[in-house]
Amino acid sequence: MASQPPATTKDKAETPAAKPLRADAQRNRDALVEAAAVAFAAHGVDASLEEIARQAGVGIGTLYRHFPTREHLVEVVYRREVESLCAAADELALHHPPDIALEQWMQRFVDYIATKRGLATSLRILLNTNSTLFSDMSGRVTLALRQLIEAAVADGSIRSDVDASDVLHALGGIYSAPDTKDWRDRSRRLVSLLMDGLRFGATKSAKGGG
Amino acid sequence: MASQPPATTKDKAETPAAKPLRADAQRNRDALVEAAAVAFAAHGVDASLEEIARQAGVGIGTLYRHFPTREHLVEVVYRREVESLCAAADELALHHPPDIALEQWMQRFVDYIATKRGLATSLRILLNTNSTLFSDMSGRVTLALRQLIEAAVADGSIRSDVDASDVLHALGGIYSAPDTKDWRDRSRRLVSLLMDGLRFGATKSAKGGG
DNA sequence: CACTAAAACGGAGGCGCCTCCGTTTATTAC
DNA sequence: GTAATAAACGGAGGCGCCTCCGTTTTAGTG
Repeated sequence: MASQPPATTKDKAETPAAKPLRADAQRNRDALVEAAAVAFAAHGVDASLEEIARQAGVGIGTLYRHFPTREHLVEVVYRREVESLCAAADELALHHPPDIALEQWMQRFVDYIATKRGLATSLRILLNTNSTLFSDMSGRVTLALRQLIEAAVADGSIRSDVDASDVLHALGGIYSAPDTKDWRDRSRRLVSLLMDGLRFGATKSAKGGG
Repeated sequence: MASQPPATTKDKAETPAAKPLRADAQRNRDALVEAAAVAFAAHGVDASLEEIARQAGVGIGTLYRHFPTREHLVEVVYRREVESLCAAADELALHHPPDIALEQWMQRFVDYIATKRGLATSLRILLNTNSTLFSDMSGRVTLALRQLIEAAVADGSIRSDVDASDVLHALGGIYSAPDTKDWRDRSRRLVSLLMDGLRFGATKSAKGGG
């Protein structure tokens, strides 16, 4: 392990209130992250940083000041996207019955993974390098998933003997079986299948069809 | 794949089905490998390819024609060096008593590893990617080592209940314990210690004794 | 020897990476 | 409001990567 920089004025607590960024700086930073998200989705993690800066309407120097390495930028984008995936859970829970919310969220999860498949290798490396990132993110996903599941269980629309990590584990199969043309379809079928399994033996035998 | 150039008058035993390189091409290729060896030793595997070409007195285009990727070049250099390490075994065997030859070879092995330590991570990646390379190279090293050992055993200067892979395994400890200032010294001591162990219980108890 | 086709050369050019530093801007103090 | 100061900006510049293609060299043939 490399030696940590000793805690000086800058104490690395979790993100909140770390440092009050100057208004313009914050604006530029946001624009960079946004542009990076688009670029990474379009061209993979090797997208040109200069193009990202250009797209964000800032100089390349600004990009490098905010994100000293490509990996920093990738990590922030990745975190943001996981965050938004999790936020979608709340959103769905508000507008749908619990089991439907759960199913739709899982489909969304598939979509999310789909956009990331190309980057799998690079992400793998990043996640290995930065093990905090992985546990961090899978923790969050588990949390979001748990709420959906608990609601559905409480509602009686799915069986009660499963928990978030079970389902996440089942979804894990999506990572595998790489690169086939019909990956997307198979994954969606997997989710449907999983849902059927979850509904089987539920106290309330509802058909959530559609 | 297009059809291979038919094996005609010149079939090289060493390189199967390789094409006879034009004289100037061969010359340039050799110069490149030589320059690359120097550069990699001096600046690590990230050494500038343009600088290597410059040093070899050829254009960058020539470098890329011979070695389409950096990894190709690294691999060739690595192979060459292992080759020369193995060749040293024969050389030493000719000019020294078997046990001395063995000991000196092991010291040389240490020196060889020493130059490679900085590159450890990059090499690790390369060796993982290209698994043939690793088994290939460790096979060769084992072979060289075996000859030294068998000669020493036959000569009675070391004990007879060890073989090449035992010793190689013992030397394996050299890879570990990274980065200390006294790494080199400790490694050399490890070799001496190992030699003592090998001499212990030999039929011929001391040099000059018989 | 001259001639030719194939092989090899080499470097310009286009792009991306990253650093450095003079200029601009937000914030704070008065 | 103005001034002072720290923070942030941005892009030129230097270097490296890699490709592409016009030029040169070699090996073969009569």
